[in-house]
Amino acid sequence: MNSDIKELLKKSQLSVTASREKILQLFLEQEGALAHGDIEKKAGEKFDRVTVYRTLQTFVEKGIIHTIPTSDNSIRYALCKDDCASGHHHDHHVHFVCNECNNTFCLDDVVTPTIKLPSGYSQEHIEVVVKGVCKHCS
Amino acid sequence: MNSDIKELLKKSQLSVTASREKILQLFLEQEGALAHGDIEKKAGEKFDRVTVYRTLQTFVEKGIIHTIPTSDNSIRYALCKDDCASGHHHDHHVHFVCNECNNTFCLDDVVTPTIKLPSGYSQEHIEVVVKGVCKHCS
DNA sequence: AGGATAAAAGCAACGCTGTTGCAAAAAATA
DNA sequence: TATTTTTTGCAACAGCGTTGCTTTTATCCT
Repeated sequence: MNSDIKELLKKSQLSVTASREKILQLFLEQEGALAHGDIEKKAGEKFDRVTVYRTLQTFVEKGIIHTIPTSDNSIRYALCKDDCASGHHHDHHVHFVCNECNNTFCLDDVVTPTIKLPSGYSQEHIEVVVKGVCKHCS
Repeated sequence: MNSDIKELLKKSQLSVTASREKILQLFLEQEGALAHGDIEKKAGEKFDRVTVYRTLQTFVEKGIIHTIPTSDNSIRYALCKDDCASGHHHDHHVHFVCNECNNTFCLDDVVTPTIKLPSGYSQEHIEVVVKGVCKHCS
């Protein structure tokens, strides 16, 4: 399983380091999304704040994780599916935020709908965030 | 026109002060949404940062404005329509972010679609943010 | 209109988040 | 293993948003 992590890093043309392995492992273990603060806590103060920031940045650039917009000024990150290539994110799925446990999930099977825009507006990307109660809390 | 602003404040059970009048006026003049930073700049350094923060907070609580989620950790605010009551926001419209001018608009006529969620998930609120090019930039 | 009371503004200070430059350490390459 | 390249950790900094407290302003009442 650890070799899977190393493989994924190499496939993304990244050198294999302790912090990258650890952070990637956290994402693989976690069902929902993670904010920067969560990662710092879960990593157990082993890594510098700056390292975590830079690692997340790198992962986003390489298409390993993607960001999820929130209303409360805290960016959350989640693993990308296989069809996410470097620079081209295809995470056209709906994100779900649970009001009970406050976790964020990627609903990979729920595709973002098509929106009919007023004339003059062109659509390039669409973000859908649904709030409610998740299956674990209901 | 100034009396309109005073009326709106009174209707929301807020005392009429210079900063509230000024900030509300900025929203009425502006077509798109405003971030905290925009307001500080446009207000012309007349008001303390803290006052702006507290005023925005108050306006959100009273249902005068609503927040728009973004991917870049900068909360934006826009005027609510008349059917927004205190605590109960009914801004079920789509938000649009222009990649050219970087403005955010409320597409009041575009209602958020219905999403079919997996079993176990219950939907309470839905946020849709479309990115592309707005009518002014195309 | 003027004084009492309640609310908001301004100020100072603080904590948190995210960034940058640079030196030390670790990983890749050969 | 030695060399080069990348990454890490450290220190410092800027910006955002918050809190406590005092002063100022708005509202209310007679």
